[in-house]
Amino acid sequence: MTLSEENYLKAIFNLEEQTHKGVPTNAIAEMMETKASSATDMVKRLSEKELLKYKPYQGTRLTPKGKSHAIKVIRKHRLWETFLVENLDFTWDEVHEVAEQLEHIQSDKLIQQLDKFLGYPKTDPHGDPIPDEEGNIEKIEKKVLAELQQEDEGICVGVDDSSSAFLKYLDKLDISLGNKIKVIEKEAFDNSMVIQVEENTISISSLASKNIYVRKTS
Amino acid sequence: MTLSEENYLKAIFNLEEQTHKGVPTNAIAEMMETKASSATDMVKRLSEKELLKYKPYQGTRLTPKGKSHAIKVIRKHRLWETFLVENLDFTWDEVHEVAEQLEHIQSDKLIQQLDKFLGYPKTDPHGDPIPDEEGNIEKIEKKVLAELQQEDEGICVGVDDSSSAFLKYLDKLDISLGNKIKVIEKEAFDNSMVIQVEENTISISSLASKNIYVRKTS
DNA sequence: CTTAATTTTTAGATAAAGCTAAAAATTTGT
DNA sequence: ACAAATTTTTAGCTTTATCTAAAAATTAAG
Repeated sequence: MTLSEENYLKAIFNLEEQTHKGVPTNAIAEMMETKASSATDMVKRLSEKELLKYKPYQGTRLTPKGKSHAIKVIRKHRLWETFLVENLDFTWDEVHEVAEQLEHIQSDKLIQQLDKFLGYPKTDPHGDPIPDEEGNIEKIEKKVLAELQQEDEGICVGVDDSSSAFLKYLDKLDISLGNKIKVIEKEAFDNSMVIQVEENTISISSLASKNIYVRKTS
Repeated sequence: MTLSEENYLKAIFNLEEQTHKGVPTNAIAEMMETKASSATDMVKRLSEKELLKYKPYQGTRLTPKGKSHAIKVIRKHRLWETFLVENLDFTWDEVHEVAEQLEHIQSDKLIQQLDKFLGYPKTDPHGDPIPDEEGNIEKIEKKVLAELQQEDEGICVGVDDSSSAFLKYLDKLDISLGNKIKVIEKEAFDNSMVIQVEENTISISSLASKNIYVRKTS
């Protein structure tokens, strides 16, 4: 399995998770920041290796074999992200690029031991669940903050947009994973809200609140 | 800088260190377990990038730029090996293969933080010195155990042969880095020796004693 | 139900890294 | 010094992963 093949598998897995439909070649190309012709070639190769099935013009779906491989890569990615933040003082927005590289290191023992070293974490620093060794992914029931009503409370469990700009913005507001968030006020006019994060009371835009996931606690 | 280029640089660096002469194309090919024609191609490419100079039939030498890059890769390799042994319960003989992959991860912050996390170690699990950020390599004055005389004492600082078989053999004998070793008896006939390693007294062959490095303490 | 727009595939090129087989250059042995 | 042995390079081919440009298939629109 080459590096590129793994990256395609991961991309297709994520797209399939989002839509639960066959993934169009164009969508793959876009996610991989490459051209449709390249995606076609790769899809063919992965299909020959029985990692996915595709019918022309009907989109692509991973086989169980392909899915399981993709999940392994995701498991590695999320474990490494956790290590970087927990042990090497990386911030939310710095981990992705490095984890993209580390996720391709091949060694079963390495990843087992890393998991153990980290204390078998359930989620990564963005709140996404870390698949276990068998590839089971625990679903975390999450809502976007924007859906909460006045007085509702929740715990920050993740973000949707994980661009560096957004994560830095959250850092500045002192919002991070595990924080208790309470909705103080919702402004009907522009959908901005005033929220209380742990001790601080701040105001955030509608755009921001749509990109923050919480687990409702009341 | 591609993965393959980095591996060639590292190989050439090591060969040059051993002989302090221009490195022949054949030697490079052998070390890289590839064919001479491939080595020729790569040497040309690296030469165009000014990472090395070569005169046909006279051998190859790294430029300062090439040397500095090679040292960075070695630094990463040895830091990762240290991490694997210290924190992830890898044994001497298991680390190499994984470190060969990890050494190519590109991130200055990663390696700085890893160094810090490990407490700025001076040597890796085989006793080889870890270059600092500027690329300085501390020379460790070491002798092969075979050179010691009866009653001489030393500390195990490394091994020459780092094949899995040899490292496993040392594990079985409970010889590891930092152990105090005293020569009890030298057998002139076959050059085998009886040595005391910490508490245990054992006998080792000439071949083994030639592959163990010690720093003499008396 | 054709034409237009979109999506997907094919064809042909390129660059990295390797190979084999053969040629060329250098070194060695006598 | 000259043939033999060795080392190194060249030439041409392969695979992976890209690209561009063009063709083909499908979907959408009037």
